[in-house]
Amino acid sequence: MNFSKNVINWYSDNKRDLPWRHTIKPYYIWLSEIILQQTQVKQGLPYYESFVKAFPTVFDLAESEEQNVLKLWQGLGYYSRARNLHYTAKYIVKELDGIFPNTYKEIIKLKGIGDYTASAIASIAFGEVAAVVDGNVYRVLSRFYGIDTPINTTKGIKEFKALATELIDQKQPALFNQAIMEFGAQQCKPKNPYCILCPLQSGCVAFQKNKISELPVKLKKLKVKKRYFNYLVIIDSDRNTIIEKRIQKGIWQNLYQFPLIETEKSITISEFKLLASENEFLKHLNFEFNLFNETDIVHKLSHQHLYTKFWIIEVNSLPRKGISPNSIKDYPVPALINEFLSKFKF
DNA sequence: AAAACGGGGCA
DNA sequence: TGCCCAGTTTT
Repeated sequence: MNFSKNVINWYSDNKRDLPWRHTIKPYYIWLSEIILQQTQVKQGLPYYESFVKAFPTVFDLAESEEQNVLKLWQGLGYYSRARNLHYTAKYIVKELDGIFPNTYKEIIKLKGIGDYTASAIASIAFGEVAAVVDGNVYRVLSRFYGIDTPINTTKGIKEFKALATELIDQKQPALFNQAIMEFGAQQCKPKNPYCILCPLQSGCVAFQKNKISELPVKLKKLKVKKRYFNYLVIIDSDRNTIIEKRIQKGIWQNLYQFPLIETEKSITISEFKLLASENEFLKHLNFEFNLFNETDIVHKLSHQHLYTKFWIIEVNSLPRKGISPNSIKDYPVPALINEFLSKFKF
């Protein structure tokens, strides 16, 4: 009962036909791996297609403006991936003559590329024996070998990396890496895995011990922070409005939004009047306003819940230069804002 | 070592 | 609702 051979056999029978499996060009492998970080294939696939179309080569990506890259990335989340992707494309073109580094050791030095992605690119694009360890690999190995070391600890990370390195097929590392991940994604799923028809069932420790649902072990849950956002949708008679770029560190860096007043709690209309009278945009202005959404729109991020109110504020003339309703679509915006734009007709 | 970083899908 | 996803960077 050879784990690696079995996984590879399963893969050749069951792999999905995906566009990045028809190439070994490092640029495309890199692009697909960044898009697929913490992202399921179903969600990432259309983004991969549009990126390949918009930026067929690393030179095209490098020459683009960051804002255009973020616009294409809009809705996918974890926007630092897009900023780092663009940064690294420029670096490869300017410093490396457009040539992608061809070893794990060199690849992992690039911004936005960590152990997983460096291993994936090194193996798939260059045939290097470098074992990938992603969420799928943690799950498959923890179950098959019955390992209950928490996967989100230094000990667990080292232990699973070492095990994957032991198991990887020395002759076909790319095939093994993709096989174990695909096996985890399709067969050894987090919930309701297909153990009944699993080719590895007889050797699977977790299955024998009936512990499939308990593995892998992951330590605790971080507490979700609540935040209260009040967006000022300031419009004049021509429906021009004001948007701002998020400069500061934190969520949505370099994306655009309406002027924001963050409060400690959800506020009332009279409390809003008070805040508006002190607001830099509004304090010297006559305006009428109404609340777009009666109940807070709750936008959920992995570690923050954003309770959001959109205040529609009508003024005679904008307090500073605005943009036309038509040009808003040119700016990258968070999904929360994009959702509002689809509901509010300018 | 822990926190920060999005958004969608699914039971 | 809570958990998970082809993770990496910052603190």
